[in-house]
Amino acid sequence: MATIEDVAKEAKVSVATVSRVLNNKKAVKEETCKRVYRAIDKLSFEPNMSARNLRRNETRVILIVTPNITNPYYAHILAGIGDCAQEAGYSALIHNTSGNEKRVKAGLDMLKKKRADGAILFASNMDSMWIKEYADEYPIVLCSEYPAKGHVPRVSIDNYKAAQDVMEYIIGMGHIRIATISSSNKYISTALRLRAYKESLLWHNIEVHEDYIVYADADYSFMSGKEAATKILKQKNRPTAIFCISDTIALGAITAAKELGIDVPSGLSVIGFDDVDDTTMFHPYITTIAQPCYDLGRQAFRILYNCMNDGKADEVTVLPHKFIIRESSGSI
Amino acid sequence: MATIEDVAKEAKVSVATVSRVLNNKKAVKEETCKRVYRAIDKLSFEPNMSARNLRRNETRVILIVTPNITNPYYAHILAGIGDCAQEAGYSALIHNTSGNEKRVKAGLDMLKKKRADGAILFASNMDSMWIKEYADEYPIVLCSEYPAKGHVPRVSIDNYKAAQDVMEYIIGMGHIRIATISSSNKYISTALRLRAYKESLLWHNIEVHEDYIVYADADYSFMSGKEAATKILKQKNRPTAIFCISDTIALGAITAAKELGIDVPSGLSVIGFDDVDDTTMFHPYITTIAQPCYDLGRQAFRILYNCMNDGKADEVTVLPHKFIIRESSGSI
DNA sequence: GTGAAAGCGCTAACAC
DNA sequence: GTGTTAGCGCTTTCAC
Repeated sequence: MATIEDVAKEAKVSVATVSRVLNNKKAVKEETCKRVYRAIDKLSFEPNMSARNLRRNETRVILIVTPNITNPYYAHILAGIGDCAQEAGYSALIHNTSGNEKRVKAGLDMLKKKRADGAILFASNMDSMWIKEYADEYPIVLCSEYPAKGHVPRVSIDNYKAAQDVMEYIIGMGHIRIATISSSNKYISTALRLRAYKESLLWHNIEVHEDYIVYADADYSFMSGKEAATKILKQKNRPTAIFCISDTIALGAITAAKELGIDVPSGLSVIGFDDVDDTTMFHPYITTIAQPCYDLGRQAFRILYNCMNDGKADEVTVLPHKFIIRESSGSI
Repeated sequence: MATIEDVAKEAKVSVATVSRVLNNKKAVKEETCKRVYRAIDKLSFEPNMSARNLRRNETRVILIVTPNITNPYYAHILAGIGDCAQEAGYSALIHNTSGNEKRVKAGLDMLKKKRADGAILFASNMDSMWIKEYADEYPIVLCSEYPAKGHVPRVSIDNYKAAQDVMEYIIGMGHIRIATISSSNKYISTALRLRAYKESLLWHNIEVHEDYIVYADADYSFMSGKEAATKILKQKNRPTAIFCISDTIALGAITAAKELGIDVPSGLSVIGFDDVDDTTMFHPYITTIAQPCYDLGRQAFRILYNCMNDGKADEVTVLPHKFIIRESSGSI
């Protein structure tokens, strides 16, 4: 493995000059420059990143802390981060936590160890106030989820507004008996959507019926969605619409309805959220809120980049969602 | 940020001793050891990885080169690699290529730059012989796909045998008119499965009918599967079984059949491959070959680990697949 | 059992 | 425009 010194010797210049060429400093004569490049090619030299990082005190690596890459929602965001990072000359270190808070902290310790310059965190709980401490010391950006208090740079959609859009639509279609399938996790998105559900109902003078609020798995599984929907639909005074916290849950709800002999949408409207799972593979295509996942990822990186370089440390970006009406919903 | 020197001062020992403690070298008196630990805690010191890496000439980072994290098949393998790597004290750098060969090479240059100690490659084409050159110089493991010639350490299932299992089953169920939806990519898995399709037919004295071989997208999209199946099913002498190269394609084929009024499985048997996509969300549940994705990932890391440490450089691991008969197939 | 010191490969301040 | 040199923070001989 050739070093900068080998290149210097080969090109008959000093290491400083090679370094200058490597870093595109202008103060090098064209002629010298060429000689250096020739030497670099000949030895097929590549700068040693550990040495450069040590000297520069940076790594050009960002850390992504995620509970589960297997989740397509995260995967799409990751794609956005990855592309954007690559364009900016950064690499992405993936740290899987399986939702374990200790492993989240272990991941963030990589910042201390200088394994990465900054981090993007997925899936933080509403009550994870300790994140603030890390964020005060290192560049950290929260993606989609964030603690209820304490300003940490972040990017997400407006979950309240999105859920409100859904509710306005459902109510506007004449539905009165409206249920929701929420989740037993501790995400702020969950809390916000549920709050919008309740407040929209109240706003329209529709009573909030506790039997109409059911909780699925923390990870939005198809089966738990199906079970939750079954529970809802077996009530004597069953609802005519269900607002689901995710598409997979909505898929489960539609399946449950089918098994109970209820037609969607004529007998039941089902609305999903995210638009990442197979919303348009099978009929009825699902009415849902589309999140700009890829862009969420790009913005997350952009904000992190600013934190790492300018030191701006309190940016909050809210990206627009899109309400897509398809086949699984209709008027009563 | 505290350095090893700060710790040394605080503990009133030399940096060498701190280093010894850090690396669990036994030659340190218990008493001294404790003092050092106390100093480390007090200063909340974490060793600087760039410095350590430079000195040790290693990074404890592995590189994962993938065309697309969004693909659940890769995502599951990635989960296996990630978990296994974390257990062994390694971090995973993800490098997305979007299938672009230049970006694959750019990724592998990170090995030269000492950004990572070794790499796991996904989705290499059958004809990418250049991989061998890299593999001769750096620890590289191929996952699932590999060049047709040249020994590079790798892990995969036996695609030929798996496809053969499927064909034996289909033929055993009495089917004669059997079609296949292959793909227009250059993967060895594709070639092997297609070869097994043809040779199984031949073996049973069934003529290979070119109209029964149709090619879907390189990335196995649902739509291209549906289109391919439609083309197959509109033939006058249409087949009674279709062997699909992926589950998503199989899902497309089932949808196509439904639209043409053909019942699955009574009018048409459909078999998939991979068992990662939604094979059991909707009826008919799909008969398919299950790949041990997570384990593929774990093994890939294990092999890479050996390459990086022992230098064993030609391990080929073949993991068992599982043929799962569900609802989308039956006797004629 | 512990310390002094060399050096991993690079960048950047300073000299010329 | 180019060279000399001092470190970045760590590990690892080699002394003692």
